Amino acid sequence: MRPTDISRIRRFHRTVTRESGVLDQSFLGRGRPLGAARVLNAIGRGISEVGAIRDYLGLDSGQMSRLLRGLEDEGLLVTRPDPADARRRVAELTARGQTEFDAYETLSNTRAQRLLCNHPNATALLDAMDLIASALGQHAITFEEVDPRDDTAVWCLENYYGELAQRLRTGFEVHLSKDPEATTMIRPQGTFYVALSDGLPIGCCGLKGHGDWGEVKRLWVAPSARGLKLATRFMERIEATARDLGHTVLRLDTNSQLPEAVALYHRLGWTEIDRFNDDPYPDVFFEKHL
Amino acid sequence: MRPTDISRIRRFHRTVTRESGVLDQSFLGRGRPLGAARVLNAIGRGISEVGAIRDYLGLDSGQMSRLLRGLEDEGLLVTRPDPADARRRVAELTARGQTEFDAYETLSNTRAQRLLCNHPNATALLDAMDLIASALGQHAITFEEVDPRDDTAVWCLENYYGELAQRLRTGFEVHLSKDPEATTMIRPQGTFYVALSDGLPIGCCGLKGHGDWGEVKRLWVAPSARGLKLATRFMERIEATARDLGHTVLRLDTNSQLPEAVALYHRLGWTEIDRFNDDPYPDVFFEKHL
DNA sequence: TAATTTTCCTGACATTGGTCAGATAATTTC
DNA sequence: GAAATTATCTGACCAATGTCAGGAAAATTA
Repeated sequence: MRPTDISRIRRFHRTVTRESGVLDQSFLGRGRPLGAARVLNAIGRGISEVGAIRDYLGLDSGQMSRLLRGLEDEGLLVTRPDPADARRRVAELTARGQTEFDAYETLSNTRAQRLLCNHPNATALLDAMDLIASALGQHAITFEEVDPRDDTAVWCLENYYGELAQRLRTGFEVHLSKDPEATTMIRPQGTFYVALSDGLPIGCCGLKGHGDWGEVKRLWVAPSARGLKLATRFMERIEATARDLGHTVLRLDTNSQLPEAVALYHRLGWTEIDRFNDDPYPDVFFEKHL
Repeated sequence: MRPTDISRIRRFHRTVTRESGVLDQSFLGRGRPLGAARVLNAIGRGISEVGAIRDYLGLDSGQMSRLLRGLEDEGLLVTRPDPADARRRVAELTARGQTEFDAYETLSNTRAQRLLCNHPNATALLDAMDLIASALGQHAITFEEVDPRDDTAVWCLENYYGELAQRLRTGFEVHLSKDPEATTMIRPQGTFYVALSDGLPIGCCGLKGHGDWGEVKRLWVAPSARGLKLATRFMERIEATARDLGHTVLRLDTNSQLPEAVALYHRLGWTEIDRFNDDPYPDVFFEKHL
């Protein structure tokens, strides 16, 4: 049979289903049904409100309760009412629960490590995984407002700078550019957003406050997440936040060697204006009235 | 959090697990438990011996029997003893069973189609899927001896020719090359193998009979499956078959612009010899005594 | 030919998972 | 402050799955 596009997707799906079935089976080795193991993992990953866990795992409320009682009886977690709203309950791992969670983590990590070691081209494999995870998880992308000095933000910015260095004929060195003071991208002056797909950062965008006007900075989307209209969603957020902060004018600079960026700003209703700074890298300037 | 290699793999795994859970759920829409649906699919995909289905799905023999009887009661399949060994039973879909199977197929295909349509770069997505499926399914690669005029074989050969055309400075046109008569790559003169990963062809290799000696032709491995030692496994098979067919000498030609091929033959104990044909493309020649 | 092995089937049973109808307590709305 | 709403828990129940011991029939082996 000649492989068609559809058959390639379905083969991928079969392979991956089989593989993740095996991984799930391996969890059973710790003498706990899958449901309980999944709850433990959710809590260990930082989801503590009972309702949030239920949503995350798609469980019925009855079943959720039963699983929690089971884990509580095992001494792996404690639940108590949420101080903010005593109808809710929050779950927390005990020391024993943390140990147990770590054991599951180790299991998963070892498997992942083995896959990585057995493959001749780890970079290509990881890139392929990012691409697919972004495509499949495009409904589960979340935006978070963070401090631009935050680890996640810094990681995005490093990738952004790295890409500019590759794509600009002149190269790119941060210290030659007008690097905005991080504090000008924090409320109340400005803001900084990162996009996360299941926890993995896949893009960022900043808003720098200049007093009476705002400047859009550092818009970047990871290669694996391009084409998902992420840049447009960033810009919508930035504009909304700018309005909140009382700005009526937004400006930004970019470079004609990044044609997709220039096209984006045109498409979103920005108008080209004259140079408004002396940064050596940009050569196209935009403005938008809110 | 900065993404590490491991965290990228695990994010991929989570995303894909969630997604395939959703797909499984969609099967439930046809009013049949997942186990029964999976058995129906296995039979529809051509696995007919009861034991083989059990292995494929990893089921207990008791459970297998019960699922088969359930489907039989529904009138979707019939089982009868295998004529070759009446202890075994083989299952076959009835017309109604086939219709039901087709309905599941349509469900899966529609989902795959939708994923494809929603993605801006289908080629990259499919390549990424092939790469990952080959990496995860590397234990499930099977080799099949086929007629070189077979659809699967022809598809591999087209890819092989396409790659030569790209990689050789001179380009590559099949009709200028000494294209072996297909019939010389069929037993008893020779043979032709394809490698399948879950049904998808990912490589091929032929053995052409010249009477008293054999020639290895058309060794190709799909880009997504490279690094998995597939070429070595092909060569082992070809050598074993050549011995079976009574050859004591094997020859092959290749091109110095394909350094990984030249390195492979050296590594496998072949010795360079003088040109033994007047094909315009090759410039390196090898021989091996069995 | 008798004993052993293989393959599948049957019945019994426990566990897990999924669903639903109240019960309880805290919070919000009127 | 009463009524409605929200979040969780409990108990009852059923379907699906997983597991095991043993049985019947066919094939293989001694």
